[in-house]
Amino acid sequence: MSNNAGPVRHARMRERNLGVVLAEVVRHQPVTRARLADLTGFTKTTVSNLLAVLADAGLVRDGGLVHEGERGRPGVAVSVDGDGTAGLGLEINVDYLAACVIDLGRRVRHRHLVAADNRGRSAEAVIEALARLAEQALASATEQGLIVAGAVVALPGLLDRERGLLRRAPNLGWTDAPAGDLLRAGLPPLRLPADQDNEANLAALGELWFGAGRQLGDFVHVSGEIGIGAGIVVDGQVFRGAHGYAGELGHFVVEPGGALCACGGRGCLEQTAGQEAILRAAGLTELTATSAAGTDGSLSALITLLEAGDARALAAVTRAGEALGSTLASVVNLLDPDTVVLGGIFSPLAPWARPAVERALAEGSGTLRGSVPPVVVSGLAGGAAVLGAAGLVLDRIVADPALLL
Amino acid sequence: MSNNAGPVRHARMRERNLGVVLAEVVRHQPVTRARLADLTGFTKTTVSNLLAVLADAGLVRDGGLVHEGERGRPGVAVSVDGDGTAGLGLEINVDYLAACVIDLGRRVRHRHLVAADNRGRSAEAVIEALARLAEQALASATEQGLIVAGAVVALPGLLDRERGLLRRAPNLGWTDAPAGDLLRAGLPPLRLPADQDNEANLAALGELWFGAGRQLGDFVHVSGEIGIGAGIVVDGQVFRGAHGYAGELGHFVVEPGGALCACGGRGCLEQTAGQEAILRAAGLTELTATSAAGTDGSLSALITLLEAGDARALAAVTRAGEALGSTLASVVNLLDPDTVVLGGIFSPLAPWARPAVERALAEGSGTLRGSVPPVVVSGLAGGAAVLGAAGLVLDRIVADPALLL
DNA sequence: CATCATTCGTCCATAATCTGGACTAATAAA
DNA sequence: TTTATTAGTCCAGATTATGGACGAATGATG
Repeated sequence: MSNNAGPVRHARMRERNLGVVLAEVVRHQPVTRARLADLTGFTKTTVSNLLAVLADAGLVRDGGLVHEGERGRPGVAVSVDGDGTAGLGLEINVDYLAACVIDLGRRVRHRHLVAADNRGRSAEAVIEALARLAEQALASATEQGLIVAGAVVALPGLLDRERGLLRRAPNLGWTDAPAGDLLRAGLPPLRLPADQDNEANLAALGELWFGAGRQLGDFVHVSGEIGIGAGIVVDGQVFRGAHGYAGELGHFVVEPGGALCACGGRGCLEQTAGQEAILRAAGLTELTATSAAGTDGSLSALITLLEAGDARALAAVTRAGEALGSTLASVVNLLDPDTVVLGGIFSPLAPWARPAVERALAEGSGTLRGSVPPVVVSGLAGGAAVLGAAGLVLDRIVADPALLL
Repeated sequence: MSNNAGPVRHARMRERNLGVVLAEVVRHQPVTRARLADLTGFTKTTVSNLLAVLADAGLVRDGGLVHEGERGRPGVAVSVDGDGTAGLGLEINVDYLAACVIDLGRRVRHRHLVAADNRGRSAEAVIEALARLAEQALASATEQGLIVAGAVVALPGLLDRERGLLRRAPNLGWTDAPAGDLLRAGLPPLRLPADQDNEANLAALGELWFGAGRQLGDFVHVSGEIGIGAGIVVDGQVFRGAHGYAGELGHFVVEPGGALCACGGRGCLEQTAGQEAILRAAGLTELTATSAAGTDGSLSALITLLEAGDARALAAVTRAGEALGSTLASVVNLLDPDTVVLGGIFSPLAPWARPAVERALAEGSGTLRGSVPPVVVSGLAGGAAVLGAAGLVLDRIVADPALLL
């Protein structure tokens, strides 16, 4: 029957407990040993011992004094050491590359995004360019006295995480690209092995840790850039499915027999609600992504049109919102999330798209359950995935500090 | 950040390890201490100590001798004690009530199903009838020398597991029925608290432990009786969603503006692929369920028609299969299961429905991922949920034997 | 200003649990 | 009969959390 816990020896017990204490320090930032004992259920002695190990590893440090009660001896403030360990987040997307460094205290220490049309280029060339971005990020980190413990790359496609393979990325035109190996070769070795994950999954985690998801535990995050994916977060963890392909919203069939998609199917959601489809429907011939750094130029052109009240643009966005909303209705019926978060391009487009999304969502779901989950707009927009990637490195450390000795 | 593991004290360490050893005994049935040491990674000493505790609790026992290698002293065969602890499974469905008792060795010791149209009846009355069924089951168990440790009830609707409330069961016509309290009152107190779960979730678990799912770890199980639900199993665990409503397939909209559903919506899958809808489309006026014990009489009438090659019946089943298949395509895109299992009424109907299901499934999914998950037919058909309910009791014990001292 | 109650953190003896090597038992092969 | 091999137990040792005692630091009280 089901049993996911392996044998627990003394060493493993301690490793877990280190994680428990560190997680509590992260959650309650300047906190005394006595309060940590309350929070965790350990004795003060045990808390002190565990903290000593964490301090040796450079993960926490004592700050000033804190007075919690009215009388009594003040406690020593224990905080996360934000000047020691950091995580490196990287992202390859269809029209840009990105890198960021975040320290254990969750401050963004470095962030860099370069527009680049990666559609035609080979995986080797793109990863080479990403490696240069990573080098800059690492240099910036060491300059600030940080030690980068690990890296995670966000990729827009289906990937085989075990073998480090990007199996299919229809929007990049890549098939079976050995992204993992290439990246490992391009990067200096870090303490933790470089890992990769789906862009949509990491965007959802970015939202969870740095955006609207902070208060949420269970939600679905729609991350639409060129493609459309969903990151499903349940109880603070990403739901990946059997092969890691869960949440592939972009290729839901919303219009049987509709436009041909890069994936080979017809009438996929991306062909109605993807960035290019929206721009085309709005009458904006697509410009090359390099025309603007950071955000895509044509997207801001679309927003200008929308702000001016252009009917054709509004119709395109409304139609996209409806298609997305009815797809999300299926998601809600199946996964029962607490909240739906609109990210990616849907975040800036929300003022115009959201009503349509909510309408279609309410129509297709909620009849049985009684309530429709609220639709929230991400404040991070396109930047969520890199942040999530860097955050994932830190999350792993917090969950199991023993990874760093 | 995410950390689901609480503090680990010595006692908790031992409890987990008891579960690890017991799970390995269950998996490899007659097994020696030495091999258990290999399997778990513990020393032989530790295995012996843990087994002593499990034996005291009546969960395992020593059998004869086993010779594993070519030479050397033979080992003592340790097996699960199938004559001690058992689990009670109960089920309330629209047209029947069921109960079963399964021992730790996974043998079904008692099984009883009574046809009963529960549609008009009050929750109190139905639960009263179920309690009588449970009493018979308990009597049968004690007669066989078994101690029933706990019970789980399968219910066809959305439920609030924490408050023990059946929130909505459109096919029964119940709203906010305090099923949990009623049941606890009707049953003698057991060692573990009586619990309840969705019929679809438990059917999936039944399939996992007693049916086609044995070899599978990740699958989606469609359990269609009157309503249509899906149980999502990931890594041997049911995926429930934020509020426990995940997998509600029956109210996917497959025909916008279609027939009115009991849930209040229009064009729900149940209105096309539900048992009553199929029978109606096949020209069979629905008979009362009490006309046959065990299986629904009209369903076997439908099968007779199908076997005779009746065109109208075939068209009805094909249409249902197509609707189900296109809904399953969404499921596959979102959840990425390894396999799709057809259970409930779709199990006997599979010879006629399966091609349509597979066609629609292949059409809507698989374009991106390259492969469509295989569609497997359950051998348990309607009985899966009760089995899963009883199995869940046993699964909890195996995962944490400390529950029984 | 001295005293007291209170709270914080550490020290130390104790208890629980797993490990690892030594030892006995039982079997097949030589 | 002897030897090699494997199974299971025993016992000392190591690791880790516990719990009470104790000193330290602070506000309240008189």
